[in-house]
Amino acid sequence: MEATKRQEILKKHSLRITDCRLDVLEFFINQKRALSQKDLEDTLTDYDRVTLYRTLHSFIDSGVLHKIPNDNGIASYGICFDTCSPDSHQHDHVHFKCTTCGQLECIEEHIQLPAFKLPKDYRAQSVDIIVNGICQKCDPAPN
Amino acid sequence: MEATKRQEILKKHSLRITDCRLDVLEFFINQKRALSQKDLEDTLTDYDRVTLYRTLHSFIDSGVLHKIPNDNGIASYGICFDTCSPDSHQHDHVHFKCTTCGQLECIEEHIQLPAFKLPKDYRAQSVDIIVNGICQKCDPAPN
DNA sequence: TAATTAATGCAATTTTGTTGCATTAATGAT
DNA sequence: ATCATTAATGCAACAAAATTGCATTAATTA
Repeated sequence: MEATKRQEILKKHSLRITDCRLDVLEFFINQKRALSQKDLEDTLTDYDRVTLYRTLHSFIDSGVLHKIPNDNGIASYGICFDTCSPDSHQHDHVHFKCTTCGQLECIEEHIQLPAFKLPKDYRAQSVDIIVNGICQKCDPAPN
Repeated sequence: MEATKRQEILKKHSLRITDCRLDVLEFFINQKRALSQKDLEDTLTDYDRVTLYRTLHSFIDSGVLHKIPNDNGIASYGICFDTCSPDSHQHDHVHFKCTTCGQLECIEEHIQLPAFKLPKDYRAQSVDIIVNGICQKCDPAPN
């Protein structure tokens, strides 16, 4: 991808354009899957752990990335779609977690949210849906 | 609750009845919400961190508790319904995460899972649904 | 280009997760 | 009830992940 697109994203979210941010952004765009802090550390070895940590957090705060719930105790992050802003996130898409290889990825199809009743005086803001299963790569008996 | 009920749960899952397990179980039953290892450590100070850690894991393995996906990088656990066994879990209910206080709780209403298409050769096993919002306690403007 | 403000790297610390091993306790058979 | 067996516990130690403070460097604005 051209450098300009990544720069556009940063500008749009009022973030200063730095090498680290451009590289992190590129990594997310290329990988098309949820990444953890460790994934970044292993790949972007030019940058300090703390810098990557703070880059992730500034991306979360500004709405470039979103946190994806995970039950393994390690936070993971996915890139937001263009429609996201710091105030309004639209992640009504499914995340798929492979129970074999652990990889977490976004399924780019918007879905109809299920109907559910919340207790009195509870207010919903967003919904995360994680489908656990076996991905194509790990499937022992593909169709 | 009577001690016998907790003992029943342990027996049903072929777990030895120990003080720690009874106390952890009682804590989960009383709190009615998802708890982290830290929650246990802060409350059940009589027991070693490692003991609580292993108690959680034995409960997960035997189907007394289930892990709840969380986006803060800290694993949290919820008590399973009576219908759960080590082999077959039925958690087609919603978890509610308060974006203000961070509390995670089970909404005890089973729901209709949403329809979604997975990529070719992907196989779904289970679905987690987390509703993020504001709980009654944190709601600044209740109805 | 200078002044301002934010990002980075390093050191250090805290928190959380995990393993090995000796000791203690719970269970099942006698 | 007691003993043998097997599992649970506590302690020490370690590993991994998250977090903070501060001096330095770089990006933006005027």
